[in-house]
Amino acid sequence: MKDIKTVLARCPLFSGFPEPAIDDLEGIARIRRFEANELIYSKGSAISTLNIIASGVVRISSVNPAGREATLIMFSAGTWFGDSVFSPGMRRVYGATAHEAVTLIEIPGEAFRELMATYPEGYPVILDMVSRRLWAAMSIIEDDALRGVAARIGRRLLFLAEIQGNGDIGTDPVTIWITREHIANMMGMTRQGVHKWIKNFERSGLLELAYGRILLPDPTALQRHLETIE
Amino acid sequence: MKDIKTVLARCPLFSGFPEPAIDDLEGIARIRRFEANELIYSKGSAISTLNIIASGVVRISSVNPAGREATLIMFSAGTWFGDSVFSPGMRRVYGATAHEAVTLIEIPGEAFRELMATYPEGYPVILDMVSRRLWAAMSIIEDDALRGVAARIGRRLLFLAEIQGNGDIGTDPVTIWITREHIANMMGMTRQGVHKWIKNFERSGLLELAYGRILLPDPTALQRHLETIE
DNA sequence: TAAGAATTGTAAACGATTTGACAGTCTTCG
DNA sequence: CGAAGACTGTCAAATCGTTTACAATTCTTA
Repeated sequence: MKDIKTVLARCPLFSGFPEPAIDDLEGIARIRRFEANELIYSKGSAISTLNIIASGVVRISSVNPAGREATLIMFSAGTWFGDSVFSPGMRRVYGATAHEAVTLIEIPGEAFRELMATYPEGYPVILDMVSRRLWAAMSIIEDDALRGVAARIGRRLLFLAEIQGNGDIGTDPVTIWITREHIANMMGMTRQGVHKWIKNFERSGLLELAYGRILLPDPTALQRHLETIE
Repeated sequence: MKDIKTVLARCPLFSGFPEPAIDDLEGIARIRRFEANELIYSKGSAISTLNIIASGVVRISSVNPAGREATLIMFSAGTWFGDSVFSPGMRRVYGATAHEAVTLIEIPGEAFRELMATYPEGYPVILDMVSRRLWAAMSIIEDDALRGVAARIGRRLLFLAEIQGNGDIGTDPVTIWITREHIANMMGMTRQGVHKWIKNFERSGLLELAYGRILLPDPTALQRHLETIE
């Protein structure tokens, strides 16, 4: 693994901080490793840290009273999660689980808030990033409200491709490592319901299905297709 | 209407700013009034302002390619909207419409960003507020993924009650001014589909239906009821 | 490599929501 | 005050997703 400082320096969240701030960050950070499907923290936990993903993929999820779990969003290397650090005293709003094995850089909430106060020039970028997360969430609400099932599933797949691929979506093939069951849980549907639609996508040549993963040979083709349907 | 400074001073978003910052804010702010259903700004607009609601209710919405409009969220007096100001150069991500007649205090984006840089002690509160918005959005995604239709509608009604009532939900009656059609559009359902469920709530005495509005005699009763269903 | 666990494919029956069509009710505005 | 417009209640048919059940496939690990 690359050293902590390299990972921190490349994380967009910190791009507003001057170099000495990154050094300070390194000083308070701690590396932790989790195996696939290992719990990172659970909803309601009082310990709050900001986490930078050095490698791997993380699931953010919630559990309903009946015990059914839903994945709300996923994050991959280079991004961050644990935004309850921005609200002092706040408990974990959602749980986090390693989707694949992950290496995290953990930054204690209180120390991070002090660091921000010391280097206020870092705030604008952080505010920008949190805002963008907010729009990403709103965009999912938007999809649920005014798009058909096919478009919803397709857009969620592109979303996952963006996360698990190398940043932006292009014409390069991307493999999404996720089970159909997981997709169903993310969307409030059943595995069989999801199956019908992605099978259609496969028949159109927009994706290829395999055990535990979905391959998008050309993500932009799916993207274009979604614009033609409701 | 109360004067600008009083409204600004009471807006939680600015509670981290020192008094002189509020004075500066007042200097760059401008009052605007909109009638019910009047467009405040549309999605994609390049002009970006932070808006504080002095009175009235605002709808944030999006339109799909087929022309169908969905209300994503609503805001009322004392709160703010227009978070694209936190990302310099960003166009409006969603449109805003006056739900009831509103009086807004408009703060130009660029000037506001300069103000934040001048008084960095205001950042932590702003970051906290944006984070909370993010969780509110996630909580809607969560509802869609793991709750039944009845619970989803009920929770959305409580959400609207919180917005249109006086802050927090209590045992005091709250009148929600919204049409069933609007609720349906918010939830990706049809008017008839919503009808069936809220009629059930009415039969249980949890709410009263009227023309263009829904009365919650005791919001906490509805809240408790929602915990007993899936 | 063989067994077992996890994941996926498939289909019919069932249940629930949307569609489409009208009539009735409430408001507002000339 | 009366008419137009907006909103609401209802119903049957059609559509769509879930449920239920079982078989087949792929992966993991002993």
